[in-house]
Amino acid sequence: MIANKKSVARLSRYKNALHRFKTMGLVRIFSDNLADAIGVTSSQVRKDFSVFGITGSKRGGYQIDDLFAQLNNILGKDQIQEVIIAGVGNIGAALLKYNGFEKEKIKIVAAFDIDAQKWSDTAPVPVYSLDRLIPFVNARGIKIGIIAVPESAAQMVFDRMVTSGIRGVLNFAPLRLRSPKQCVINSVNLVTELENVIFFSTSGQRIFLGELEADAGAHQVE
Amino acid sequence: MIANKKSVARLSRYKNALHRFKTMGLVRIFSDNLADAIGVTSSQVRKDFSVFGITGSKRGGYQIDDLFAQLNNILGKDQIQEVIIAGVGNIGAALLKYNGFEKEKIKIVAAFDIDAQKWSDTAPVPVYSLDRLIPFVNARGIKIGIIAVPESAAQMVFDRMVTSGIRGVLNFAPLRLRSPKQCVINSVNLVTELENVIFFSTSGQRIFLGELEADAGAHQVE
DNA sequence: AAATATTTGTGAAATAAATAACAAAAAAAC
DNA sequence: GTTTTTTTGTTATTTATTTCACAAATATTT
Ligand SMILES: NC(=O)c1ccc[n+]([C@@H]2O[C@H](COP(=O)([O-])OP(=O)(O)OC[C@H]3O[C@@H](n4cnc5c(N)ncnc54)[C@H](O)[C@@H]3O)[C@@H](O)[C@H]2O)c1
Ligand SMILES: NC(=O)c1ccc[n+]([C@@H]2O[C@H](COP(=O)([O-])OP(=O)(O)OC[C@H]3O[C@@H](n4cnc5c(N)ncnc54)[C@H](O)[C@@H]3O)[C@@H](O)[C@H]2O)c1
Repeated sequence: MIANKKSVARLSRYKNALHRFKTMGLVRIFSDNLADAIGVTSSQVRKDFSVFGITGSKRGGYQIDDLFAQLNNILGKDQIQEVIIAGVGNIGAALLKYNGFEKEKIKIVAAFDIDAQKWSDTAPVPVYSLDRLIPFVNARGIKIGIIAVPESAAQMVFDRMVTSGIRGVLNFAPLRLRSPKQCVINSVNLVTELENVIFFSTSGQRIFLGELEADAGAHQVE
Repeated sequence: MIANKKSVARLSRYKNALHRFKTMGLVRIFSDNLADAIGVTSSQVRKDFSVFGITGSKRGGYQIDDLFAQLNNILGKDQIQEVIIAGVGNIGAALLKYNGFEKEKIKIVAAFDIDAQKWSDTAPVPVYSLDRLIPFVNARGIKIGIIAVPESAAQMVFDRMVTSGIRGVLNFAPLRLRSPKQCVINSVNLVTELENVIFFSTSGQRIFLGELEADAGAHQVE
């Protein structure tokens, strides 16, 4: 199986579309429908499914319940994924307050900050001292972390996360993290994302629908 | 010139690396240095430059000041880019408070919300009623907008933006926006970004350095 | 000033990703 | 129960992106 970032993102979008189809009362679905719903070709849908070992029935399409279950299984949604955040500033606090993770079986179980003013045992998601990150993650066996600290602190925080057993990081700090141990890093640079919009909308360069689309969600409509 | 999302993101990273080199006192730089700094091959650096018409001197590399100026020009940083935000909730407020846009010549000049409690003429960035979006954008000739409203309001807000003359949108709502007029859309779905981390760090699938790297900033170190 | 070493710029080759095409399967129609 | 129609699954093709490789240029050394 050779998955890539884009194909995983598409699986997630198929799942969301599927959910909508299901609530509309549909029981089965065709690759064409999914393709239309998320804006790719039906070949792409079938190819993606093929890569992840998902099969349907010829002429019969896919049973929505079955497909939904398979996608959830592939995307690790059979169990709740526990996540921690480092940095309860603008971005960290925004993520903590967001209630859209729950329905994706993602649960932010704790946050850590160096600023004592941010600490709280009683908040919906407790905020602890950064010193408690390693023992907490260790004890709970947490594997996923979010970095929302200033750039200057990001590498140090990352190192602690890796030490504590974290194996995947979503990073918002605008730098390239380095690690001696294996760890998946997904860095989202919001400034760059905005710069991309500025570039393509002001350069007058013709971009094609789908060129940005499949990538990280960008597309051009007309 | 055939630019794509990734190449533009790389230009931005070259520029940042260049800034660091400059502050270290360097005057000229080679494709190899830039490659090492941002984690790509030197071929990639030279190819990128070639695509955007940037040239250096054989054996002499690139003059940092000159290269910096060219990158700034390509990325539209000769003038300040004015941007508006719709939705001053978790994400919208985080962006408003962030001070990292300024040094990239991006200025958020106003925000718009449907909730009267959010309105403020006196805030560092004023927050107005959504009704004022179209006249404001029209009058100021603003071309870039950020959508940070709930999914249910996103399409309506987007339509208003396009009507008012906006030509590029950074969208955080998890849906596919549709438009009758041409507009560049870059949708960032933070849930999907986190799902990607979860997938690759728990699937045990071997991913290769660079596979996610160049895409939206994700990479794996070991 | 000539020789040497190094680095660019670019076309060719390789790799990766998306789309097209179609045989095979199986619903639906007759 | 046979035929027709439709849709999958997969292989082939196309398109896009990255890397390779090397001639040409030009710093640097001798
Ligand atoms: N806010 C945005 O819109 C935005 C946009 C682009 C990039 N970013 C990046 O995201 C990251 C977070 O941005 P922000 O605006 O939320 O920052 P912020 O300054 O609002 O918050 C940072 C938080 O991290 C805490 N912190 C500092 N050092 C720490 C440490 N060593 N350990 C734990 N916590 C520590 C601070 O106390 C603070 O609460 C930054 O790297 C920033 O560059 C943010
Ligand atoms: N906060 C996160 O961490 C997060 C994560 C993933 C995705 N998102 C997405 O980002 C978007 C914003 O999320 P949020 O958490 O900031 O939401 P939020 O509910 O905190 O804020 C939304 C804001 O938009 C305003 N609003 C509502 N309707 C409006 C309209 N028609 N015009 C103008 N303003 C309007 C509300 O008054 C509120 O201030 C949502 O689509 C959400 O799904 C957010």
